Amino acid sequence: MKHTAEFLRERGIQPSQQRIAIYEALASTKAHPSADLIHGALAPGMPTLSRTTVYSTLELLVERGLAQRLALTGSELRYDADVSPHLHFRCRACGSVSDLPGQAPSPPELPAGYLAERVQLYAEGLCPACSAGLRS
Amino acid sequence: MKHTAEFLRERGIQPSQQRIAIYEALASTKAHPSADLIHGALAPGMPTLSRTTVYSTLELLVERGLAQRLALTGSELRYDADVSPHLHFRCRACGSVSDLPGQAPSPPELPAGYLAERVQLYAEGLCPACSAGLRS
DNA sequence: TTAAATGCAAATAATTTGCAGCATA
DNA sequence: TATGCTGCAAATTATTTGCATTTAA
Repeated sequence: MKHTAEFLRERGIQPSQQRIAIYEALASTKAHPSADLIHGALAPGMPTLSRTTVYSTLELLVERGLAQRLALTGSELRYDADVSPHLHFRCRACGSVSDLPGQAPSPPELPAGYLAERVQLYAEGLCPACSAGLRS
Repeated sequence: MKHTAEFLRERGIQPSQQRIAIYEALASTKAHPSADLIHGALAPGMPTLSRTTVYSTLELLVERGLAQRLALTGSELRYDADVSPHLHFRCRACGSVSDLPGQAPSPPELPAGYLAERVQLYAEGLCPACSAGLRS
């Protein structure tokens, strides 16, 4: 898409076919996908796309402020193209990660000397679908 | 230590030599160590202690509410024997994780249907030592 | 004596690295 | 043409699993 190419170029990222596809895949979902999920989603249409490229592109997006990286489990990184401060909820039953509506947390006062570059708040528990399942 | 043994037993954990040592190692540090770090710290005095035991004991402590698990980077889990709600700060330069003084943020209002079991807030940036280093 | 805890080794999963080929400014 | 992007394969790191042995109620 022409639009995405410009968008990337404006932020100092050389737009390649792969980078455009990866950014669009990330931006068009609310699922907070991992690198592997994005690779799996794009692979059918881009058979030669390598995981390496997906990993490095996602890191590049984070560096340039176009995505945020979420470390919610110890075992995989998830990404979100929505970089506005907002809350995440991870369901321990189904593993889904969702955005929570409502206001972002007020960043806490930090003691002198600390330079916070980003603040993340997340809650873990059961999502509506899974907690409903338990009751039935 | 006799004291720790009782403490564990009261929470339904069979106190073994290994479990006592692991819990004491975790409780006596503010470093938010990973399983491997704890293993490394105890290994000199307990040459047969296996990583497997450290991993499973830490998970047991989390289940029983005696420790919390921190997923701050995508690549490793860190543990904290302080289970009171408090803030964590991770320095992106030196990788250290520290507790932040001050009260934890009030848990946000969750939409109906969500059952939050734990809420974590953490900030990432530069710690006092590392930000001082940049200035000099 | 019997169930639970431990420890070794091998397996797994996500991610990173080295390097050669390719594409594009 | 020269720089940077891509992709394969191999390496690395944290963690988990299978299973036999040991420990302790």
